[in-house]
Amino acid sequence: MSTSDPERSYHHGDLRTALVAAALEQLEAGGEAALSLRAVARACGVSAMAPYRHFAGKEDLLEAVAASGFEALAVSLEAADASAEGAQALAAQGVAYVTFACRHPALFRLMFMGPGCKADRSQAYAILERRAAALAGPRMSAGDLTLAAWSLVHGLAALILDRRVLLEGEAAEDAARRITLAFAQLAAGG
Amino acid sequence: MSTSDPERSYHHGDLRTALVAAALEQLEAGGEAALSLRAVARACGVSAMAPYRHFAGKEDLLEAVAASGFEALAVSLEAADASAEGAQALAAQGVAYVTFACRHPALFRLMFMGPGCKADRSQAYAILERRAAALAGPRMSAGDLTLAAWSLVHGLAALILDRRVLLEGEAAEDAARRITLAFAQLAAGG
DNA sequence: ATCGGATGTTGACACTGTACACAACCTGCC
DNA sequence: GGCAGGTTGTGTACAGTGTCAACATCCGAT
Repeated sequence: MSTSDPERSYHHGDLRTALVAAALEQLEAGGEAALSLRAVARACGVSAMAPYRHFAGKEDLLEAVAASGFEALAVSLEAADASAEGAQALAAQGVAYVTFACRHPALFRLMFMGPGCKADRSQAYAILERRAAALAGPRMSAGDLTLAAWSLVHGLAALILDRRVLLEGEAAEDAARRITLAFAQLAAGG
Repeated sequence: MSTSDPERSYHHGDLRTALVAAALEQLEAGGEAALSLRAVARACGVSAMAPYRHFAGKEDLLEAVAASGFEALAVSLEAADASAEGAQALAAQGVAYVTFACRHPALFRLMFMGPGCKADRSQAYAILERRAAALAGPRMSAGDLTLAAWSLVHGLAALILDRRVLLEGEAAEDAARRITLAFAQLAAGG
């Protein structure tokens, strides 16, 4: 009840981080539509206007959440890439991409379909590009191959998330494995 | 001013259609976020509650808009498919898909990323499947090939729309042409 | 002519995002 | 110590949203 109680102190301590975490939580719980800035503030035990001291507005907060998502995605891709060589590594990245999307559907949607969302995608992109360029054959340029690979896994993830194609859990990852591998081998001229 | 004036008559005449049209207009103008049911009603010169006589709620109206989008997409795909043969036809469908997405970005997003959105995709899917199955070779099953082809163009469209990849107008269609054609030829074992 | 169902209207409620003015707190200086 | 000033959080307020309930109006069948 006094200033020694951190729970009740006037200043939160690390509101910015807490807001991002709470927003992510609400996002995963009910999708972007069910995410209100006021509710996020409430979850942090803070007034509705407090977030404005750390973010320009709702959109800005969502962008921060998306940015944290891109970091996590990059880590996943890096790990997957390191787990194999050549076409297998490219396929592993594809599976990791789809897996990430399936495990964090709302976050994934926010990252890519968010409003404006200038969040930095370059890191994740670089990991893919490095591997794809190494596999480019006479059929496709390195640029086209990279774009095609990304489109393939991104589209697959999007279709699965939006229930456009009915693949659940394991089945989704299996399909991703088969398709990305077939693509990688074809593209590599194998 | 009297009942003979259709503009001012109590009953609208064909509100349902007018609402869908107005919603589509607002959607294309400002994206899904900037689409309010009240504004749509206002645009139709009708009170805020009138739409509820024709739709269960906002979501239901959006679903109707999405459904009309799927019909338009199916028409585009059918025309593209008829314009060529074999792998070329598959590539043409891919280009048409991306072109549709670029020309109606908000509608495309709504169709695929809308809330729940059980709108019927099967017609558009059937057109793609028919062509893809005919090209299936020893490398990939017909099912995988269809899924891969769809994922490829859907992902490409999504990445372009969300500015994940910077392709404007002509460049987008060119990329779609190159990539889908390369993919179709590879998959066909050419 | 009238009755009933379809269609539209008005008013209200609980929300939302956000602007403005104020309060509490921390930090560096004297 | 005490006191300025900037940072962070609060309260109130406003316009706008989706939706509910009760009421008004109109069209078509009887």
